[in-house]
Amino acid sequence: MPDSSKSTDLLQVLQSRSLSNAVQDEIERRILSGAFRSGQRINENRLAGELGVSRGPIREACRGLVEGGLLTVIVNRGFFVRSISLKDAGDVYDVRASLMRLAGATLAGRITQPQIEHLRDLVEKMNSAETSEDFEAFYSLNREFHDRIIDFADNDRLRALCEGLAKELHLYRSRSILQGGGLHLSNSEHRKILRALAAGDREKAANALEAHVLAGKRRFLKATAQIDNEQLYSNQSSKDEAREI
Amino acid sequence: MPDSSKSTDLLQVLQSRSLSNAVQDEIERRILSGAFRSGQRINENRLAGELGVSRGPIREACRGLVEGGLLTVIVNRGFFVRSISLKDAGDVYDVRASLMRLAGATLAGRITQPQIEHLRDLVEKMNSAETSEDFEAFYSLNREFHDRIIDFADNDRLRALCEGLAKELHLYRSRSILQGGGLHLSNSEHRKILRALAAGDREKAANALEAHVLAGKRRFLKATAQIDNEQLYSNQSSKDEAREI
DNA sequence: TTTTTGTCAATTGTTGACAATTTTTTTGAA
DNA sequence: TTCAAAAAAATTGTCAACAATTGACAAAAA
Repeated sequence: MPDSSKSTDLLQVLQSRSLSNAVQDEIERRILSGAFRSGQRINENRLAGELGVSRGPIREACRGLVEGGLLTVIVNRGFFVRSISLKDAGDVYDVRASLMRLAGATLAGRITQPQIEHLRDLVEKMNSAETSEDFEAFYSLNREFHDRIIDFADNDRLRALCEGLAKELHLYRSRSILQGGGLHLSNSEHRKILRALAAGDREKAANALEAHVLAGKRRFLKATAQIDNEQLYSNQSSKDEAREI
Repeated sequence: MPDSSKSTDLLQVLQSRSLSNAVQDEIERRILSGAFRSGQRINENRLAGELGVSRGPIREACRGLVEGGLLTVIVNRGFFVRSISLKDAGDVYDVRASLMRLAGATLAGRITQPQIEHLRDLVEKMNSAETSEDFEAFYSLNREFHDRIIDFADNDRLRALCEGLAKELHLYRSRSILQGGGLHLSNSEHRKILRALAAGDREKAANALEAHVLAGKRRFLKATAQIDNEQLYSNQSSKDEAREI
């Protein structure tokens, strides 16, 4: 092995990822970060210029994202960042709740002691974050808590679908929904989930996880309604939402 | 461009759908019909020649199918029909069961009288098909029964995911699993589902639908084990499974 | 014989060009 | 001025060609 570890890493990355993949990640990143807004058209030429590639990989990446639910395509008009309605967002929450229920039921029947410890550790850290009102940390830990539960359930399809749904939810405007409001409630739910999982109680774990996501749905809907109200009062019309920057 | 019946066919479709879409459907059709076998590589040049298009649309279609779960891609090696393990198939069944549970719970709370009549009609037709041992008709009706329940539940994300999962299941070799075996059982389950839905009992409908899919999973696993046994005895190795025709 | 190296055909990855379509701008008449 | 038709520009859809990579096979070396 003549090369340094760094360069072999790079080589491996370059070999395992095609240009299309890199472009797909970049578009995804821009959508999730808000750089590409909901309803906005992807200008293939411009993006190709910015990224220094031709339109082929761009279009391939977009096809992938269409199937992944982040873009839609209209023939002869192009690719657009998918804009989802409030109902769509609610539907996604329902599906996610259903899948987390499955994760809970599955994991309760096969969880190991180290996994329990791992989850317990996360819950305790969330406790600290809650006390010190560190929302950023709480958000990150919360996400990891759910990801670990899905990972431990060991169902690749479940994992892939949950990942996609999480990204789709970002399509709905109003990021940073988890503003302290339901923090305490949320963590008490986590403890309940952990208890049921540790006890190996499938039914309780399933119900607790499903209820947890549905509670998140209610919090989301409430926060959204509030934002919509504020927008209503500030009289900021959003009729240009479906246009390109 | 030389005119043939094939190219006019394509042209007609071209108004509303792009070439990529048509190609994607064609590849999907070939996979589901068994013309493209599990593990087989998609030869871009050959397929482009057969369909009378260039490689661009072929590759775009393949990117979509990768995200849809029907293909996988290896850089510099090409697109391959995804081959899934028995565990993967089981995982898909579990997810599907979970989603049908959601469909049941949702629909029980909002089902209308005409929808009940529609489902009842399907169940009765399945009864007839069962009596006359018309497996073909039963299979088709069974599929419609499930599709209608998903439609009536009115959750687009749920519908899209279920559709994708159904296609993925076809990736597992051994089509025509529903060989009469569990026919009677299956239909009695349908009646139970219908009763719960008509009564508006969310919990019962959810459980009945989840149990129904899981029973299907057991039937599938049993049939698969049987087929595997037969293959074992007939000593037909499948080492060329991952190769092109 | 076994392993390594070099060559070559086949195939994928990417690009730039052109045709078809849509969007924008301009023009001209009421 | 206002509106609709025509012209121009911008953009997408598709293709064909080129570059890069792979896998197979033969030749050379160990």
